[in-house]
Amino acid sequence: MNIGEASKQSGLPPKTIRYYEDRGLIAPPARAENGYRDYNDTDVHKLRFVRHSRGLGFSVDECSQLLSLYEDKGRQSADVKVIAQKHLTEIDEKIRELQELRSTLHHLVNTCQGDGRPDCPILEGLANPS
Amino acid sequence: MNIGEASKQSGLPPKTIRYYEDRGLIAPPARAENGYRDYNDTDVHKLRFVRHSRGLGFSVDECSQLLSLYEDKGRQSADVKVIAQKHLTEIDEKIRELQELRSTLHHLVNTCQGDGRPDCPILEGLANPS
DNA sequence: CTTGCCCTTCTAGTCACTGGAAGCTTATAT
DNA sequence: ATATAAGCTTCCAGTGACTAGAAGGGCAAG
Repeated sequence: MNIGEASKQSGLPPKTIRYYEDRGLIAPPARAENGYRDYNDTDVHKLRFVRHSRGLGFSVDECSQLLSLYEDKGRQSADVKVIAQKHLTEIDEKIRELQELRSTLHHLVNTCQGDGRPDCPILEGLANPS
Repeated sequence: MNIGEASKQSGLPPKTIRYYEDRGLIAPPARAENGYRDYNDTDVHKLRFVRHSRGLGFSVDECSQLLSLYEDKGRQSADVKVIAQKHLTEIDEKIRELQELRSTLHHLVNTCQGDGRPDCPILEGLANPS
């Protein structure tokens, strides 16, 4: 199947599929006689795996590791868990940062009248943060 | 004062200060006789303003707008509030996405034994998400 | 005088794509 | 049969917000 069909079935844009090939994430597929990439169901399956992994915020490198483990029938689930756990910790950290930031910003927005006058606690807060 | 001192007082790396100048965020400062950038307290004050704005996650373009409003004594606080409110909405959205993602990942991590066996619900979940 | 740090500019790399150009091949419509 | 459109190929460049590094000049202390 051509890259367009693989794109439809995997949910990844053709550009992204080629990019993943360049990055070494997905092995180069077979080529048809006309030079077009020729994907099979296994290729598509892996592309979907990568899409879901990326969707959960794993980096492309992490996806590469996960995909290797997925294909390694002798893997240890502990190796997978380490990667996932590390990522989970990073997400938790990111959420905490965003919530703190949100709290500060929310406070600033709430104290600003938002009218035609120039007095603005938001700008004051940015200039002289507490 | 040289860029190094402005860096210390503003909390921004010299490279970043030059980058902001390139981006048109901060007007080019005076130059000393030796060609070095020569910052004054007002410059540093603006740099600090930008640092705090960026710290709250405003984009460089948004920082540019906020800084213009900060310097415009005839501004309307409503203009500021619109920018901040929009950013707040984006942060809320980002937090929601991350929390959903976290929930899925947390579930996967929790159901994985993480031992020497190859069976791994994380990989299964990535291959066949529900 | 030389060592070492600070300053200058410019280029290029990061991450994960995405857009576009130029040139094939294939499918569809007339 | 032909015109056109869509799909494929490669390669180059741009995104955001820096950051690293190279090559060169300035300046104070030992």
